Amino acid sequence: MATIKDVAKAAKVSISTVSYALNGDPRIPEKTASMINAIAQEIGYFPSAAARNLKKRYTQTILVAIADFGGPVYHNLLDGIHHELAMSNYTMIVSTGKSSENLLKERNADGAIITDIRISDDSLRKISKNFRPIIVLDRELEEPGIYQMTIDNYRAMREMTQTIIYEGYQKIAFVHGVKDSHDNRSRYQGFQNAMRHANMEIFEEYEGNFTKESGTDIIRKLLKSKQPLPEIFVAANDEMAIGIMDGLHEAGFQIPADYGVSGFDDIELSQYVKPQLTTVRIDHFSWGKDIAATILSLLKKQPVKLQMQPGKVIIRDSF
Amino acid sequence: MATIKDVAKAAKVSISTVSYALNGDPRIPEKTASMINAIAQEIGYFPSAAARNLKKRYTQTILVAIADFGGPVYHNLLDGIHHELAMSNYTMIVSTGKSSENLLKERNADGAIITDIRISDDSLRKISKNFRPIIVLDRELEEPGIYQMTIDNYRAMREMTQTIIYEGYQKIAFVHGVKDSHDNRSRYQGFQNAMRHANMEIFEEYEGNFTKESGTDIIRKLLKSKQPLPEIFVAANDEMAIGIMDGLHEAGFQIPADYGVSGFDDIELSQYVKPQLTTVRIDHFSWGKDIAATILSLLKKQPVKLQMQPGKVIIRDSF
DNA sequence: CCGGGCCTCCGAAACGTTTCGATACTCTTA
DNA sequence: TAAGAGTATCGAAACGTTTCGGAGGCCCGG
Repeated sequence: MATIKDVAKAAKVSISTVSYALNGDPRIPEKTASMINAIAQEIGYFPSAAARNLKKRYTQTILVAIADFGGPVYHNLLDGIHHELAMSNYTMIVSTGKSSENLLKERNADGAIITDIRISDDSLRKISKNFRPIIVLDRELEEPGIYQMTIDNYRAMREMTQTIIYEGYQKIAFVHGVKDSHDNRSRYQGFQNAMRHANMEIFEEYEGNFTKESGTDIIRKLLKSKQPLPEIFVAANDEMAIGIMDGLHEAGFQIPADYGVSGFDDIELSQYVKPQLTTVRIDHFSWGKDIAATILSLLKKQPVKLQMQPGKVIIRDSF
Repeated sequence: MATIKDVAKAAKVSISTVSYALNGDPRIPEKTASMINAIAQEIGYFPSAAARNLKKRYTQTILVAIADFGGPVYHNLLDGIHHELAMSNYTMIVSTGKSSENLLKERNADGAIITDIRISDDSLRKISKNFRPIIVLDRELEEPGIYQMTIDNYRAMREMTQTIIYEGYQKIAFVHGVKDSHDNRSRYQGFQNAMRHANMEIFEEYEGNFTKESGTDIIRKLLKSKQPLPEIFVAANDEMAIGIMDGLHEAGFQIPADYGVSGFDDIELSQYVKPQLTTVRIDHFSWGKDIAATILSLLKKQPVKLQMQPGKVIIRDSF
C-alpha cells in the first residue's frame, strides 16, 4: 500500500512537504504542489483514514444509528439527513444493531444521530462522557452532550383524536405500538388527553408492536374470542393501521362503513391502501434536514434551538 | 479522553500488560486481567478505533454502499446483509453518495458491497488496487479483487415475457429504467430474447428512470400526444409499473381490461395496489445473506462460488 | 556589504494502539 | 543447589499521518 513516504521518496521531498502539498497548505508553491499531486495520483496514493483520524482527533464523520433497515419510516429521514450532510464536508455512515454501540464507543465518528431504542439510556449516558454531540430521536434524555429532537407526537395525536371525536365516534380504542417506546407513549398521551378533555371513556386498548402483522393479529384474536369491537381503531402508526385494515377486510368488513381506522406517519403505502388511510403526516425528509443542520451547528459549537417536528392530520377515507 | 496509558497508570502495570489483558491474551493471569478490566471500566476507557486500525491493518468493518436510502428494494437487502454479518464479528456500515468513495479510498473498511451506479467502473477499478475484496451488485466488472453477484434478471424477465406472450398479448412494449444500468440492460435482454424466440416485434420502447413518477409521466405524455398504446407494458421494475397503473387509472382506464402491466422486484406496494401487480419476486433478504456470507469467505481467503440470485414470476392480477 | 524578512522546505515529535523480544522471578527437578 | 522451564511483566518500535519549530537561501533596503 502506498503511503505518504512513498510519495515523498518519488517526489524527492520530505514527508512534511507532501503532507502540506496534499492538504493545500499555502506555504507550498503552486508548481511544487501540482508536481506532488501528480505523483501521488500516479502511484495511487490515498491517505489512510486511520492514521489521519488518530493524529487529528476527529473523523469528519457523522454516525446515524437506526433500529433496522426494514421500516418504511426511515428512508425519508435518512435521505433528509444525507441531503443536508452532503453539502457539508462530513461523511455520513449509518449502522444498526450491535455495530452502532461499538462505533460510538470507539469514537468512529464526531457526532451521532440515534433512533434505536435498543441502545439503552444508560449506555447512552455512559457513551456521552466520551462522545459528543449526540442527538436522540426516540427518547427523552437529559444529559450534557445529548440533545433531543423528537416528533410532536402528543399534539398531533391529540388533534387526530379530536377530529375523530368530532366525527361522532363513541367507542374509540387505541392500538399501542411497542409499549415503552417514546413514540408510542407520547402518542398515547395525546390520545388520552383528547379523550379526557371530551369526557370520553377509552373503549379499549390493544397491544401491538408497530408492525403490520401485529395489527392483523389483534383483529384476528378479537374476532376469534368474540369480544365486542370498538367503532374505530386509533393506531399508533400506519403499519399497524394497515394491518388492522387487512384483518378487517379479511373478515369481510367494510371500512369505514363498519369500522374506522386511523394511522400515524403517512408512509407511502397509506395512499395506496383501499380505502386510503387517514393519518398524521410527518415530513421525515425535512425533519432529517433539520436534524443534520442541528448536528452541524453543534459540531461548530454554535448555539442551537431544538424544536419538535410537527405532524399534520391528513384526512382521507378510512373513517 | 481516557487512553490505555491512563489505565496502565491506574492499574500500576505497563501499557503492554493492559493491552494484553483487555484483549484476553492467555499470558495474563485471570486475576490481573479482571483487575485491569475493572479499572478500565471504572475510568470509562474504550480503545480508540483510529489507533487500533492504524496498528492492526484492518478495521473489522464492512462497508455497504447504496445509491440512496429512498428506494424500497434496499431494505430487505440491507437487512439480509446485516442479519448475516451480525453473527460474525464484523461491524457493518452503510453509506451513500460521495461518502462511499471516500470511505473506500481511505480504507475505512476491510471489504465492501457496492450497489451504486454513480461510482464509476473506472473509479472502482482504481480503488480495487488498494482495497479488496469488493462485491458489486449492479454491474459486470472483470477485475482482480472485484466479485460480481447479480440478480438473474435475464432469465426472470425472459420467463415473464414468455408468460405474457403465452397469454396472447400482441402489442407488447418495454419500459426502460435508467438506460445504462446493468439491471435495466439485462432485464431488457431477457425481454428481447423471449420476443425474438417467439418471432414477435417489440411494439414500442419507453424510457423511464425506475421511479414511479417516470412511469406516470410516460402514460401522460403518450395520452397527450395521442400515440397508439400497446396492449401491455412490461416495466423494468415495480415502481414504474405502479406509476404506469396510476397514470392509466388517472385517465379512466381499467387494468387489466384495457391494458396490462407487469413489474419486477415484488416490492411491498405491489400487493396493495389494485389490481395487484404481476411481477418477478426477488428474495432480497436471502440474497443479502448470501452476499454477506460470500464476503466473509472472501475475507477469510476461502474459495467462493458466485451464483446469480434467481427471480420468480408471481402471477397476480395486472394482466 | 550587512541585517532582516520572506519563501521553501525539512526533521522530529506526537496521536493511541499492538506486539516482538526481552527480563526478572518462581518453581521444578536432577 | 544449580540449571532449566515456565510464568508474569515490561520496554520500545512501529503503524501513517499532521504540525510545530526551525533552517537555509534569496532578495531587498539602507
